[in-house]
Amino acid sequence: MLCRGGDTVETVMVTIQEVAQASGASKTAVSLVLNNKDAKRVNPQVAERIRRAAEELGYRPNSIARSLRTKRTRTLGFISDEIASTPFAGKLILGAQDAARDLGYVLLTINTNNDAQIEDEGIAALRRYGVDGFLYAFMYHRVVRVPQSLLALPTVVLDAEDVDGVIPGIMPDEPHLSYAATERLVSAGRRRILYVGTTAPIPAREQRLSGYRQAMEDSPIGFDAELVVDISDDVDAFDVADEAIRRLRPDGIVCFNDIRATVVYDCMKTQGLVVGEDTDVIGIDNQPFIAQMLRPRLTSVELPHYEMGYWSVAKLVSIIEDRDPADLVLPEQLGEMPSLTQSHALAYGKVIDKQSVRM
Amino acid sequence: MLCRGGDTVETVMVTIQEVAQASGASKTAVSLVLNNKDAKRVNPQVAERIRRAAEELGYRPNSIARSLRTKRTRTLGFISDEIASTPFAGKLILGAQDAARDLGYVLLTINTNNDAQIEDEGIAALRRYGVDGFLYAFMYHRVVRVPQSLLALPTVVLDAEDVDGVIPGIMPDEPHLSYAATERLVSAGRRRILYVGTTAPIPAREQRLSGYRQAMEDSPIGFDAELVVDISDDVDAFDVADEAIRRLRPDGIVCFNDIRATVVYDCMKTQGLVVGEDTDVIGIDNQPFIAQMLRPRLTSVELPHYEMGYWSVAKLVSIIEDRDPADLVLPEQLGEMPSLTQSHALAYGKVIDKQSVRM
DNA sequence: CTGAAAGCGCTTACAG
DNA sequence: CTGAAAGCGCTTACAG
Repeated sequence: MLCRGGDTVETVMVTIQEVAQASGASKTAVSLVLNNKDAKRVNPQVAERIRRAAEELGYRPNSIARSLRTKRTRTLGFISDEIASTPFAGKLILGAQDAARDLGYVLLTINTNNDAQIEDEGIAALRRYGVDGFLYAFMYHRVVRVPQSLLALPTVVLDAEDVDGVIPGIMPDEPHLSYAATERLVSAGRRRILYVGTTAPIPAREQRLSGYRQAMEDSPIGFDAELVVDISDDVDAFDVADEAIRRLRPDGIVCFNDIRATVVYDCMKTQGLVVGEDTDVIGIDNQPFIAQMLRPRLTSVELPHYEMGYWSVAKLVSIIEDRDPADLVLPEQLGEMPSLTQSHALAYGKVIDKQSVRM
Repeated sequence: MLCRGGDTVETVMVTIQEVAQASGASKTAVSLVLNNKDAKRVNPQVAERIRRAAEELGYRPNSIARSLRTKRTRTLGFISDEIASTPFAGKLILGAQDAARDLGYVLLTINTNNDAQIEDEGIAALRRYGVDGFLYAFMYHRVVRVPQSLLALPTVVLDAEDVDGVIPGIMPDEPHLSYAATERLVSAGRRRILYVGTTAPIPAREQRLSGYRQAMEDSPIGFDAELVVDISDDVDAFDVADEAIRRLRPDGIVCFNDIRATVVYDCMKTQGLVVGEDTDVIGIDNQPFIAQMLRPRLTSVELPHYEMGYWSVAKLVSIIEDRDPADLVLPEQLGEMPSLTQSHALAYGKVIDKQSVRM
């Protein structure tokens, strides 16, 4: 009766009813045993018979039936604004997926493409499917308004912050990123450290500038507002950066992100300056292609995107199951986890040394 | 009774039973009407009452209950090997998600990270959740063995091909990509066209070479095996490419992919050659960062990743619902769709002109 | 045209 | 310790 080897394709699912018959027990007993709730409730010998029968028949619980009864699906809705335009998105999702798997959940993913109607319909669909909670994820740190329709269920905001500050979320510690970058240049002995910021109206704009400022103030050098220049994402911003570098003659440059570092590299080449010799340059993001392809390779501050994805699911599950996040066993390699018991967790960045900053 | 505005949070789901009571009809009638199966079965006036009651109560069908009964979940398992390492992955997923939404499905996504055990457990989990079919997706064209455990359900392979050639799939038309690239150089007037290939043991290796060969043979120039050189992904492959360019003095270079184009750019710069003047260079992939950041910008052949994701879901749904793929209404902008009625659909690439090939 | 009833595969009071 | 029974919210023969 028992097929050896696992190669057989079980087209049809074995039910609890069949296990009950095969083991001569009741469905109740089978359910109890297979859910490990049989202590003091089912005769150990019967339990053993049930376990063997389940094993032999290849019984797998039907999640649908269980969910209909328990009102819990062990399913999480992952709503993201876009996933194709940055390399970070993939890591965020990957971390979330891994956490879901480790915690016994599965992710239902939808992409809104920043379209409110698609978002509304997507959320409605996910609710019909009975998700236990929502991840509301963004591809870069933004201030967002969480849709009303999410509020009926536990929700965690990922790589964004709720405009009202009430929905828990995980986001980068922006000042920490630029502080780390600046400190790296200070400890490399640089004195005239230029900050190349952004004109984009996003939280990172002010927060990264403040991290730079704090690091300078904490150093013997002090902060000098002269050494701050904002440029846009537009490549034509070359001129602004070019002029600033000619005029200010920095020996170190902290870039708002890696994209800006590419502009800075261009400027320096044009001016006959050598990155890592005449002037050190450091970025933020450690984007694989950029940091790898620039010569010399760009030293940059890396954000823990995978970890943020992982933590966000851990946080959400702790809310859903009303458990202390500390009790969820998380992989140790996840490193310095922000305290998930707090509503808002901040993720630190780490300097990845390449060759654009002297050791 | 009726709340105006959609701002209210319905914490609890309205059931068919409540709609039946509110409208004074039976659950049967409600179900029939709400599923548009009431023609000739329910009095139109009753149907109207039911519809109004459902509307007012904000009734949303419970997918779980429906699935338990119908054995269909309108859920698709999306199994991918990795999603964080290439920019294409996101587009594949995005296309799949959009198609799922358009066709009334939702995606359960898992990532195997190329780990067989994770894959097995993931598949088992998805089956317990009752997915109607599987997408087995890869981040670059590979020959794969489809796990036995998938075979019980409709399955479509995405950006890969089944080693036995029996599971339907969607993959790039590799020869077409390199043919298009080569033809672009030929029509730009180049005569000594070098092919910089790869040493990696992947299907694209031979197939792209054959596309180049065919294009050369179809041209007045003819194919010359001398003009083919393979280099690895390793950046140290610089030397191989450098030597070949010095020796062969090509006036055009077809690169296996954009990564190799970056090496070619480096070689040319070292040799004092100007891309787009001394020698035209064309890549394959049109990777956002590479094609944008190289100077001059890299002309490259772009693969329709978003479309492949979309088509794969359309194909899968057509199998699940036993419908002619042609009946699934697909967005027109999806362009030249490969025939989804065939088992294996091949996706073409398109030359995206930048500045590295003369017009 | 209509609706009571069965049943999908589970879990869980409840009565023994 | 045990198991019959109810019920989760649907769909769908079936009998009227």
